[in-house]
Amino acid sequence: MGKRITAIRGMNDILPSQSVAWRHLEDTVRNLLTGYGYGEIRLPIVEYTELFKRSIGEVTDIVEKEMYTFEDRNGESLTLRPEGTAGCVRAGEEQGLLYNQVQRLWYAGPMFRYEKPQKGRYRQFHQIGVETFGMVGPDIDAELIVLTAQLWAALGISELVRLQLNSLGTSAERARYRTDLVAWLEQHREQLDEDSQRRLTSNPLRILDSKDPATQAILDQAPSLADYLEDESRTHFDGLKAMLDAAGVRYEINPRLVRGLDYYGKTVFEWVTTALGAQGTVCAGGRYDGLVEQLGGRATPAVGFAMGVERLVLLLETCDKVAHLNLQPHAYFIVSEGLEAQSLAMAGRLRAALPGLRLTMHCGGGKFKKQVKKADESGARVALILGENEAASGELAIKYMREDRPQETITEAAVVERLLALMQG
RNA sequence: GUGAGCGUAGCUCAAUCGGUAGAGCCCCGGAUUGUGAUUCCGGUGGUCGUGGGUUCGAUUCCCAUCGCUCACCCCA
Repeated sequence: MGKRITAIRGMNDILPSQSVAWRHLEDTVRNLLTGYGYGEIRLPIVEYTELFKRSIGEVTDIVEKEMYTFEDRNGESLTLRPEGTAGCVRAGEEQGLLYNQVQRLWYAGPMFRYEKPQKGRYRQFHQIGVETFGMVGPDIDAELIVLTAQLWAALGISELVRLQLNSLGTSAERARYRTDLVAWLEQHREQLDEDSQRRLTSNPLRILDSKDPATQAILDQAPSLADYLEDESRTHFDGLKAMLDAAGVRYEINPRLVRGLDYYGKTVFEWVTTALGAQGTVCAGGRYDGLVEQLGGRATPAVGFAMGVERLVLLLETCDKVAHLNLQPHAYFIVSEGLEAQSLAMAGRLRAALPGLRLTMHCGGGKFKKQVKKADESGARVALILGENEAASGELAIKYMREDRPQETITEAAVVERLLALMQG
């Protein structure tokens, strides 16, 4: 007996019972984005490794230890995308979508990071990403956030998520702040947790979102990034806040919110929940005005965000927002031995007459009683019965499984009428 | 990468202070040969995660290993 082949660690099968929720989420997002004038872009899952190194940042954890990188047959280093923005920018630039233009794009699909799996964190996970290009003002930042807020409302999870907001300023402002922050933290180096001490040289801003209480206590006294923002950054941030206020979107300013990818500047935001354990960020993004240029294009302002599909599905499940999604068949066709061909032909006519009809054929034989039970278990509203009696009279029996209503034996045309009424009700 | 908890039937879980395992659900058949509740009867199904050690004997004790889960970390 051969060794059993399993799925790769952290890469999950999405079963039919779960995919209903996935589709509900995807459909809702797609409709919303279409309504806002966003176009879907479909991107490769594999890109040159260099793309991610140059965009995400060489010293980030993602690039340093989480990428699925391999050589293809001619020796080039390729990487399974760990996030979507880099590929989207690459495509936009390569296809001439960005120069002197305004773009609103979205994409969906799997991302890959070599991390230890836990709740809400997987090695293959799925994001729906939204990226916009060519717009400098805070109005587009606000549009993106309002759009997400509306999405939570549409999904019925508004009360489970909170919006955290911050401005990282320009890279010059951040650089000045970084210097002062490091100088200040150096004085308290001993009290910092181990990871934060290491970040003092590699990525000091990430110290801000350390979970270590001692480190946080020290940060309470540390210089604040907000004080380093100059007019333009501050005006941008104030403008965004004013628009969110006007739109009725509630937010919390979190001066410690930094984000893990290097390309962010000015606006950053995160929608977080406490309902999911340690992985509480459900949607996050920000402005990355420098990235396009950094990847070789003309300087182009850009803002975007990505949401984690698994996490949102978990949220939908925890608050039971998916139970009502009804994909059960309208009808279950009970077939008698010897009448299979006739039944199939009739089912075909019903399907043709009723687009959208969900009709399950009973296949594989079995006793009448068993088939009725299967019809019940399928969740079908009615069972259609073609047995010898019905076949003899050229009719079909319709049995109502969910309501107190007598079974009828009627013509095929009448069955179409009944099913139509049922589908519309 | 670090830590903790857990791996027994398809699923959810028992049990054995070491004497080779049991229930519920599911599935199949019957009571009920064309009508889904419930009930009753019967049946299928386990290399007790894997490898090694101790032992007359290991699912049980020990070691290792793999897997899962959660947390650290990281992030969607």
